Amino acid sequence: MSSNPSNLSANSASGAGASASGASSPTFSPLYQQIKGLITQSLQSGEWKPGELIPSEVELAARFKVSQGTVRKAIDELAAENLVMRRQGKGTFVATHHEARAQFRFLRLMPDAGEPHNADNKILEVKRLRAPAEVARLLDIKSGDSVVFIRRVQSFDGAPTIVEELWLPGVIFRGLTAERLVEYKGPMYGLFETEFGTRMIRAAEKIRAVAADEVTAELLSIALNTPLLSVERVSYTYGDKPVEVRRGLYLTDHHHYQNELS
Amino acid sequence: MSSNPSNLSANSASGAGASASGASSPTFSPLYQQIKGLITQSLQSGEWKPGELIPSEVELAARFKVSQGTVRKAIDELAAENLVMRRQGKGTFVATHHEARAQFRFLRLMPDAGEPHNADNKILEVKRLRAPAEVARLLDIKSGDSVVFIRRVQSFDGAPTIVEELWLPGVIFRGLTAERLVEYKGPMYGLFETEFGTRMIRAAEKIRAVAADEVTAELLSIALNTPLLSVERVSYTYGDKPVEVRRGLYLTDHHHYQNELS
DNA sequence: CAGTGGTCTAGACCACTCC
DNA sequence: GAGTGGTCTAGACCACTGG
Repeated sequence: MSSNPSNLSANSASGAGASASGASSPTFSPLYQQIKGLITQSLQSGEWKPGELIPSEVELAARFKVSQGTVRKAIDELAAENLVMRRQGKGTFVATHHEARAQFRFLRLMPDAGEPHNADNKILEVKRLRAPAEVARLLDIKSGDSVVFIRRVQSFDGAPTIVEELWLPGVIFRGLTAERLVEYKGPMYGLFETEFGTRMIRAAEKIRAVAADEVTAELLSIALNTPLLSVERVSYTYGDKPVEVRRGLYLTDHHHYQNELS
Repeated sequence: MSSNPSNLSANSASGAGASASGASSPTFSPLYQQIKGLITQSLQSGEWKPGELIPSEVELAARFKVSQGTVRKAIDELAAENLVMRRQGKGTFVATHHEARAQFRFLRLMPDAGEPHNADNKILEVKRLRAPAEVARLLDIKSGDSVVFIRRVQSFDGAPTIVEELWLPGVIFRGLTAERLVEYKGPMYGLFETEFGTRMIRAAEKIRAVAADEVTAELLSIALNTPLLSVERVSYTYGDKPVEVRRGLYLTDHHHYQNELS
């Protein structure tokens, strides 16, 4: 066999050198990265939905006209980024938030002792707002654009522990109501994923220590000025597009935020 | 070519089946994992020291009598775990804490605005103690064993921001004195690595919000009961052996703990 | 230029799952 | 047994580094 098997942008012809004449950066990228991009597009477009099986490595290799090894390397990276899940003997599945495995990734609060919690969710408020400047900036939308605002309290084993406020882009979460949130069983990101076609891929959190204000103290049944963990999160979907701003206040008397540095 | 190239534990002879007669789990593991283990041993034993170049993939493949691809996969994982660093055209290097790149991994406190900090370290105390029960448990040593205790304050741009206490196994950090710590320029983990042959590989942190006590308030020039981030860290070296317990109190008025969920 | 890690291919066989 | 991902090999060529 010899050169140039692909229909994709060939980064190097058989023998000859690299960039032609003319301008600057020719935007190199290895074949497997291009394949990874194509697969990601199919994920994003919904060609394969969360929880579903994607085509086998052999099929994808045929579709893209590359070797199985190249597809494999692309999928390896997607699996490392938690976009897909491989299961030997069965196939590769689109990752989903409807799984015990996925829960712990986005809620790092753990009980100091004992097993993970018996969570209980109370929705306090769901309404539409014009995005405050700061929220608009974080969501990369225009200040004043419509956002869905949610306020809720989470209890673990009966003890109120988290007060949380969320802002979501109104355009994406158009039909989101308090009823939908209340009646929905399971993780909120699961609802976002199946009902609104928006999958959270990654998030960045900024953590501080703050004193409980009156409202929060009331909601958590604690004294005014009790130290709380303030957790500000921005979550991103495909293409690093921000689609959630969240501010949580965590009572850490019997819980802690668990983090691994590696 | 045909079967059985290695001298390592062959998981499967040419044609025939798996586990022989007799007892239970035959402790399978793919070749590249065994190679990874052997390389890790060489790292741990100091055959290749932090910052040094390790043998090339071709050399290692020859040494272990496996293909380059197998060595490659082993090193890929070691690189993903930050035990080594690959540099195209140059080779693969043993990871070290003497690098800007490595600093941010183990100090997640960032200024709310502006560039990373102008750190300044003040050692308050260095002494030998008998390990308190809790520390002994975390370090996996016997209660009452010798530990080195360190207390220090870190300031960023002149503002005292972190009060920290550390406990280190006395056996490993025998010659550690206040002078050594004070005169040493650069990251503390760098000193541990070069002077005591102990490299921190990973760490687990538990984060809570607490109120400043009198002593801490004094040290950080803040009011009593100011909310602070309490960060308890246990750090591990090769073989997941715990070698550091640390408790930091972070003032988060102008800084925040940055975390990526992915 | 030689040597390194990085990409890509092709083919073999293994372990696991399901029918 | 057929199909999947997982391992391993062997060989080619590329991109980058340094003498």
